[in-house]
Amino acid sequence: MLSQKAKYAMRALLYLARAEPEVPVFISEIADQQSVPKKFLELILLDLKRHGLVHSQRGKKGGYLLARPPSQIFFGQVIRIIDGPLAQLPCASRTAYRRCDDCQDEKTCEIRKVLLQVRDSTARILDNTSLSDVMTGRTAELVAGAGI
Amino acid sequence: MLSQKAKYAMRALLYLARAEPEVPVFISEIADQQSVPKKFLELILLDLKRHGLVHSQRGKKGGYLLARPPSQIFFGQVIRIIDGPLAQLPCASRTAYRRCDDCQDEKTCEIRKVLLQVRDSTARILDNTSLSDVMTGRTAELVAGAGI
DNA sequence: GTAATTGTCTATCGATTTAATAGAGATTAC
DNA sequence: GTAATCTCTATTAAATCGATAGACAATTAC
Repeated sequence: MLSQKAKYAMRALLYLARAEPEVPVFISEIADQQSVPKKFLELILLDLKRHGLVHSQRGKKGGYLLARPPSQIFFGQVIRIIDGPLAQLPCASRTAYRRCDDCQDEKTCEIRKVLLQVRDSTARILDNTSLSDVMTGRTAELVAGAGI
Repeated sequence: MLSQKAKYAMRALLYLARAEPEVPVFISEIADQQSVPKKFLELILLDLKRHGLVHSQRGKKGGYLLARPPSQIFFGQVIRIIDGPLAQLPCASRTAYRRCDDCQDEKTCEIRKVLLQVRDSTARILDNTSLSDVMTGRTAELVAGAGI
């Protein structure tokens, strides 16, 4: 399940992507417009900032802006930052692999094999879909059709 | 994330799939062999039984057996029974659709669009991979390559 | 028919995670 | 220096997860 937090993060980033470039946007504005609890959104944006997706400015004319063009911010990145690895099991993750505690033999584990496929097909979509892709209706399905 | 419970369920079903057909297997045997807490496994098997994946027999010669051939039991079914819908959001589910509480306009929701694709590619794998598929090394990747 | 063995069912528990809130602190514009 | 903003740490209430306990029901063996 995608967490509420990740949903809020995506909504905030999409809001910033539609805003005028280079002009900081208040947290309170995003919170109001996207119906996200302001205090909660503060934590989320801070997290995104620490991971380099957004920049911030303090003080009276402060606010947040995207750190890169919307075409360079992908669903996969955002979800990994907020919710962790895309894989359904630690042992099926490629960016944050961790052995299962109770796994008898990883080499032959059928569950892992299947979930690796699921993680790969999920990542193929989420890591190839940017903010601008969804804003312009360019879906990863088209991308996939193009031969990725 | 796949729950521990769903992992146990898959392990139990794979164990039954390898056992001699038509002969009931004790819960305690599965629990011992697969290192699953017995009391916990009872609940899981009961759940699988209620959904028609396994049969059970009470009394001294009791135990559990598969209700259908291993080629007719799919990962997707099992995971849905234990963990719920495959989709990452209720509004992106096809078997258990539910509107998001805080969704402004579902028709234009970019998050939903992307997660629908993720759910479809996930379901394509999990609903086409059976117990016997993974036991014989026939992966859904091969299936996909075959043109599904 | 009764004891032993197995599955069935309901309730509960402790730990963790999730979504959110509170409030003090740091920075900037004016 | 004051008002507005972002920053940071702590806390909370509710839900979920993994597991356990114990009474009950069915079947078999003797």
